[in-house]
Amino acid sequence: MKRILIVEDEPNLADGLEMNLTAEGYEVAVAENGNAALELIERMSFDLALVDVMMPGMDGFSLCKKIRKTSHLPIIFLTARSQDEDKIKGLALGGDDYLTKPFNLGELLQRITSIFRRMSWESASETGRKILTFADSELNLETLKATGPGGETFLSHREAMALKFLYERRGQSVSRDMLLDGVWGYRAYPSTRTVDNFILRLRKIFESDPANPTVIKSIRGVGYMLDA
Amino acid sequence: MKRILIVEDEPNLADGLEMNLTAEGYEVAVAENGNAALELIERMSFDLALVDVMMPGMDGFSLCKKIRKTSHLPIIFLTARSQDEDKIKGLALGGDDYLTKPFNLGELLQRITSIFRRMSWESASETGRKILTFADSELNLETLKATGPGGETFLSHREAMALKFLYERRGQSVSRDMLLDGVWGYRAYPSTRTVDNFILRLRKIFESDPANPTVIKSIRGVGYMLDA
DNA sequence: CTATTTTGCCACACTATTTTCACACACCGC
DNA sequence: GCGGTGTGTGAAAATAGTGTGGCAAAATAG
Repeated sequence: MKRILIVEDEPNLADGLEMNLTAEGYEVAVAENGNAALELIERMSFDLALVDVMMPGMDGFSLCKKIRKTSHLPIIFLTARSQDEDKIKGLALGGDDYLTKPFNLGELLQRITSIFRRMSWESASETGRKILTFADSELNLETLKATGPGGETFLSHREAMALKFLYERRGQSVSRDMLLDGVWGYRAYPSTRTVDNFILRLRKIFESDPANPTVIKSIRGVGYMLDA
Repeated sequence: MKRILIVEDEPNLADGLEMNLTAEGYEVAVAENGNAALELIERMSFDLALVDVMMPGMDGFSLCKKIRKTSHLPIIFLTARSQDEDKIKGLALGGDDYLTKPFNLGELLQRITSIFRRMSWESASETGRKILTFADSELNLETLKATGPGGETFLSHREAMALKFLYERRGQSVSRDMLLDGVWGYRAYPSTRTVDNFILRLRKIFESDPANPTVIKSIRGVGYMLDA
């Protein structure tokens, strides 16, 4: 779940934002001034900050500069309409976006999703190796093409995740519950039979004799293990 | 260390840029108008120029022409609106680039590194290929004329951008969100359905059997991929 | 050896994603 | 304003992926 920090001194606006963002499924924290915000940022990590430009004490821009010294936390500035827009535009470069009050909720939500969208693939591109190799098999994580004794196929997204999960722990036994958490997510409740099923399908591709698995081994009472 | 020249008359924007680029490890100089820029260029060498199109006195385009007389310094144009887009498109083909304000820092940095990368690895030969060739198809980026199994047509600007985006990543899967960010821009909020639509149209031209795509492949749950 | 638990495997229902279509709408040059 | 083009949307149809239940087979415990 994404965490958003609201830095806003006007309680009604802060409350409204908090309510609405929470309703959208974000985890929200509120700081009513710059110092409180910095403290919160030190204590926990956020994915995005909504910062009012005009605040007593430290203004939004100063806060931005301080935040930037230690992190690249994306920032959306909130600013009253009549202020010098050029200044905002210039400084907004250090952040990621800005909105002028009064803004409507839909627009804010769109900007937020847009920023998350952007972040998600900027970080995704560096995620290391794109081809897993093991036993006589390989899996291209980019195209999801799998090659093994059982031939050549394209895995589904989830099949690939499951294999990757095992691959990252090869040589260790992995319980079905671990797979469910890691691949399906902690909020999903498929049965453990489902896991067996995915293993079954993976074996058809990666085992030369799927009935006597040597690559994706069963460990009775525990789970599965990818051979090291 | 790479040296970047900022040509921007609006002090706050210039400051913001300078701050951020310096923080990214570039050496930055600022000129507040075209003449100052030319003087600076004479005195020292730069690796890249960021040029505001709209400036009092000499505008960005004129400046570009003058710079071009003596060097091949890559230029990124900063432009307020998309009205100038047609004009810019012509100039941008020389390996340069442009950004429409307001843009965010991440986007700018990405363009900068991409220009440096391009320079280092193709300095001699293919500076500015204007025709993309793949499978049995081709696309002329200047005329936007596309030729493929589906016949010959002229693509719209966005269609061409989408194809180019895929082309630059052929062999890699590209998610709809990546396309939205890369082709539509971070401030655009069309749905991912829109992406599907463009793919649909592209397939009609570049696939011999659009219903069974082999060139622009779907990767279910992930996105699309142009065959390498 | 038998009872019990765990795993393998299949077929099928059900979900989710993608494709495709028809249409709305904005924008541009006339 | 009036078409024409280019873009974006929503909804239905097509397709691929996922989860479930059942039962058989294998492993373990007693």
